[in-house]
Amino acid sequence: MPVAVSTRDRLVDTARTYLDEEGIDGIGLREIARRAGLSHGAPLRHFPTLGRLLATVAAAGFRDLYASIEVATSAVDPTDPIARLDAASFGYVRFAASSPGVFGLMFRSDLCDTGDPEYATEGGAAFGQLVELVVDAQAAGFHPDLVPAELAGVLWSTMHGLASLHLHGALAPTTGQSDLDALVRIANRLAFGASAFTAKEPS
Amino acid sequence: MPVAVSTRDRLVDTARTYLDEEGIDGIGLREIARRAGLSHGAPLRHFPTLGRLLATVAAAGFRDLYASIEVATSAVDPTDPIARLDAASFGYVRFAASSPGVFGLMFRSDLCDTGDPEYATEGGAAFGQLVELVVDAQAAGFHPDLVPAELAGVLWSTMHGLASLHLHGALAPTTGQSDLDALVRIANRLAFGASAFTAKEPS
DNA sequence: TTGCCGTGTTGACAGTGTCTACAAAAGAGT
DNA sequence: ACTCTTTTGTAGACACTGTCAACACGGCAA
Repeated sequence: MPVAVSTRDRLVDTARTYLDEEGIDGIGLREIARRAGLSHGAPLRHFPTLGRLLATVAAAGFRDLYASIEVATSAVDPTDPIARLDAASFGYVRFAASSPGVFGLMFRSDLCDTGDPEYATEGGAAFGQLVELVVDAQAAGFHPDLVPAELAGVLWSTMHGLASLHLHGALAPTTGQSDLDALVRIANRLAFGASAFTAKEPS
Repeated sequence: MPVAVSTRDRLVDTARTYLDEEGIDGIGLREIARRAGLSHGAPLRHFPTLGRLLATVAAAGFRDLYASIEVATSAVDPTDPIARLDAASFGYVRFAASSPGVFGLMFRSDLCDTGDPEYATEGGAAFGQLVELVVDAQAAGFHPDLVPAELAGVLWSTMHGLASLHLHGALAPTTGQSDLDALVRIANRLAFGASAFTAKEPS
């Protein structure tokens, strides 16, 4: 939780905490201004539109997602690229579970102005991080014939789908307590093979 | 496209065509009423709230999704459960691609009243259809040790993630023309590859 | 006929995002 | 120190939204 120095940063931070406390439903320009102790029109002095404000929040979310994956992968053997991909999966869903509001916002193109350059940059950086992990795994013999970006897109989609459906509540009937980590283990077993390694996520 | 007989059905049908023509952004009670040639308050005579109207639309979407998977699976060898699962994947993303607006609505709990019994029923039916396919595959040696609903949840998540990110535009950089079918093929290769079987698949 | 009830319309209310006009404060240049 | 300009914030308006209450009309049963 960064200390907000400028009013602009404080608005972004106010939106972030609102999203993770109250969810995405009641988000709005006037609500953010209210929580920041400003008049209803003040945010438009720092962002041309609500969509740009939320795109800035989403861009910060992509940075957090990047960091979550970085933390997860750096905790395993750096010479085992499959183990790093496995850890990255847990880093992905763990970010989604810990920041459900921001995660939900990041892929809502009706709320975020996806034309925002910062949004595109940070989103691309997070995806590029996954592509690098995939390239390393391919060098170790993991589906080396596939296009790295396509393989990364599939792996990303799996984690994204798990996180999205979990937050939507659609996966609740599958397991009693809706254990997301267990489903990630299954997904990784399908993707990386049962005997490639012993799936063990960092605590 | 079904012929609308009652005003209630016409409202649902109006919302459906709006979603697939204009997208999900401008959907609203008054807009639906306008397109149906009614006053702005008329829809509330047939649905207690907008969320219930959209939940009814989403329930119809789940029925279409079910039908799309049914069509896809019935076109392949009924004695090959893996081929049926493979076909079901294409049926899933094909529905999402052909009805992007309704598909996007179906998983938007801020728009749909997910407490609607019809919504829950139809959504559960679509998922149950996938579970049945998974059970058959497990009987043929495909990860027979896993809980069917969990395995189905993972497979569903993969297709859901692919369809969602594709519609969001996030997968565009992976392939030039954003070929969704190619990504599904990769996903199925990961999930249904030879290493996934305890019993050997006839080649 | 007399009611009643389902359906539709109209007008209101609170809420939203965005725009414009206005005010105050903070610097920059002389 | 005095202007001039830019930034930052406020207040009010506008068009829009979902929802509700009041009213009107048509069909139908008693």
